[in-house]
Amino acid sequence: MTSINDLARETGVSTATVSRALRGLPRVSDETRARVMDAALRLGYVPSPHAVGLASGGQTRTVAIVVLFVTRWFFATVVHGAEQVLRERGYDVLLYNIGGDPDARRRVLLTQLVTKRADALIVVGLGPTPEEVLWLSRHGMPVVTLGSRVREWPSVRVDDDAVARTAVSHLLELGHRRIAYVGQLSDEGLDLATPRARLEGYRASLREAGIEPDPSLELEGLFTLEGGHDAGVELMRRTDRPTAVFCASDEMAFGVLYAAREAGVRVPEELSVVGVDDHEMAHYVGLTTVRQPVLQQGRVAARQILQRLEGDDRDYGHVAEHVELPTELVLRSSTARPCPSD
Amino acid sequence: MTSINDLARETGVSTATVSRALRGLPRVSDETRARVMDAALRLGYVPSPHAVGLASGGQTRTVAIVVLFVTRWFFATVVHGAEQVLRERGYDVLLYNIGGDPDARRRVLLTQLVTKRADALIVVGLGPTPEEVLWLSRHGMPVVTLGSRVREWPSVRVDDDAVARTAVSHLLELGHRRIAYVGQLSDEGLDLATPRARLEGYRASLREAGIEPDPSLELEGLFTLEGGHDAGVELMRRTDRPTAVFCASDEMAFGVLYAAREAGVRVPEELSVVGVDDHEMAHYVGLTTVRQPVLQQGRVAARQILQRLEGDDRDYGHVAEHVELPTELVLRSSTARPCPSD
DNA sequence: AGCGTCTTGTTTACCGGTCAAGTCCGTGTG
DNA sequence: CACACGGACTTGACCGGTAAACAAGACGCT
Repeated sequence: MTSINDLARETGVSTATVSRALRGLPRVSDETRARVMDAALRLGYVPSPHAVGLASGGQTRTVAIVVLFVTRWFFATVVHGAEQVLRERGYDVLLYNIGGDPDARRRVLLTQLVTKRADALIVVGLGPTPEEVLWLSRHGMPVVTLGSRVREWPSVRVDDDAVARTAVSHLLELGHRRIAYVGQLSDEGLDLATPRARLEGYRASLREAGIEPDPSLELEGLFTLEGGHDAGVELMRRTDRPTAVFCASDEMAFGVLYAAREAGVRVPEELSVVGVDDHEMAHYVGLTTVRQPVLQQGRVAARQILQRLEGDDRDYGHVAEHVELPTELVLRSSTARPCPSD
Repeated sequence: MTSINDLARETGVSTATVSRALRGLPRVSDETRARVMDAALRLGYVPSPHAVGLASGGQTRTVAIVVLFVTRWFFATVVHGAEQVLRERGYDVLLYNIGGDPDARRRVLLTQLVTKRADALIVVGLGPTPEEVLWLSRHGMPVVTLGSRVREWPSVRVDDDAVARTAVSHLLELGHRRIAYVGQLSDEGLDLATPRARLEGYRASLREAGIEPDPSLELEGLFTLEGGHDAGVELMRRTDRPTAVFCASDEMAFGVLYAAREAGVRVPEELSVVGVDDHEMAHYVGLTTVRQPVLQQGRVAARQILQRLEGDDRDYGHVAEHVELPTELVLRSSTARPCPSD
């Protein structure tokens, strides 16, 4: 591989001059610069990012993004949004998919992996533990959380409590009283902020309407189509089937819808279903849902990071420490008044 | 940030000793090693990857993955599979989502971006141009292509021609004669190997059955739900509606199914639909499809790369240069004999 | 006692750039 | 004509590690 020394030899100037010539710095004659540029092109010279990083303050121009499951639509979309903004500004994206494995989480967040390989970190969907906060802060790693919030770091999210309330209120207003919740209840060592907040919002909302939450109506389910389907099957089997279900994500809601169809339960006549996200497919299956701006959350998180890294307000204006983006109930055909016979 | 020098001073040994102590190399007494380890932990020492890379042969322990759209299920799943295998072996993943933008493609593949920031590259879904092959080879970058194939590099893929033939043969055997194709026809500067191969397979398959492909039955559609839906709407409007549709991906097929439902066209009675992928949702919507092992393709690509990088057959055995994974027709309820009335 | 051999370290030379501090040389100036 | 001046380069010191060559004390052996 051709190095800056090869270029220096080739053009007959010193490496320092080559360096300045290529980076467009002053103190280089036009003629020399042209010669250097030409040689660089001819020899296919590419500066070693390692050397550059070492020599100039250890920057990597790389941002790490830690997600739970890239294959979930929400995470993939967030990554897409963040990557767009970051690449535009010359940053690369390191992706860590910890896939619900607490060990992987530890390795990524607490071992050297992340530290120093990236200039900053975007954590998506995990509530960082105090240990993680301490460790990363101590190493001076700028972090933005997406979907959860800790005091120490900027965050981007939607108000998950409000999301749940919006969904449940809608069902209550339609006249439903027996409303189930499908979502992740236990974490198994991961700190998933989102499902917990939505569960709490669901409970609080019911209580405020004078209904005591029924634990048997809170169903465990992974944040996937299959998770939703399994919960749905379980639900359809019940003799005291609820008249409505609030699902913590659209993908789970799809699962419940399929389970209902398989069981011959008509939606929305016999069962109302509400999801969260406004997944691209929600429109087509007619799912009523609480829309959250997913792509935009990724973009905003990237901007927060960039601002922190470059301290540069020119393009983006001031970005608040904790950004809370608006959500919106999207009415479609999966919800209706409960059937009087119920 | 604490450097190896701080550790050396702190423990009273030389930096070389510290280096060897931490990496578990011999020539260090147990006692010294313990002291160094302890100090490293206390001071929160993390070696600078830049320095490590520079000093030891420019390795980054990073593999870049270039995809078209992370948000498409296929790509996200491939990334997931590759990331798993790579992280297991201590490699990080740099993700480039070029999103169908030829400029982005040029920047990523032909500019310094990729060169040197990663030890190797996995290109997903793009047919590399001769220029790209030349450039990357010249820089000694090991590359594996996934979903396309060039002579110069190893590849992992399914036989897209056979995929199309399987799907179309199935429809032909059921008795269909007017079979439409929905997929991407034009590339707009990108070289998308997959859709082209599937289109060719579709045409060839028809010809072999003595049917001349009807260009008006080849519909342009992006590889998304919406793309499929748009094509489906167009198709449903036709007076001479075909009796069957072969979609180049499941997501497009879902779109066609929704369009059919909206138009009141019954599936499979009035319209048979076949997709490709076996998307997680295909099972639930009863889509007949040609299954391809998506996660596995990602995993295999990662292994090919690892073998190339480490020349290490121990764990994985010999991996052929060009791997072609098997596909399989999955029969569900979206296909049937054409209605006699048609 | 003399000598080779381990063990455990230390020295020193890079890796491929960047940056501050010089050097050299042609000019305009007092 | 001596002299400061500024543009175009060169020098040499890092950045934070790694790797090979070299040193020094302990130990066993003849």
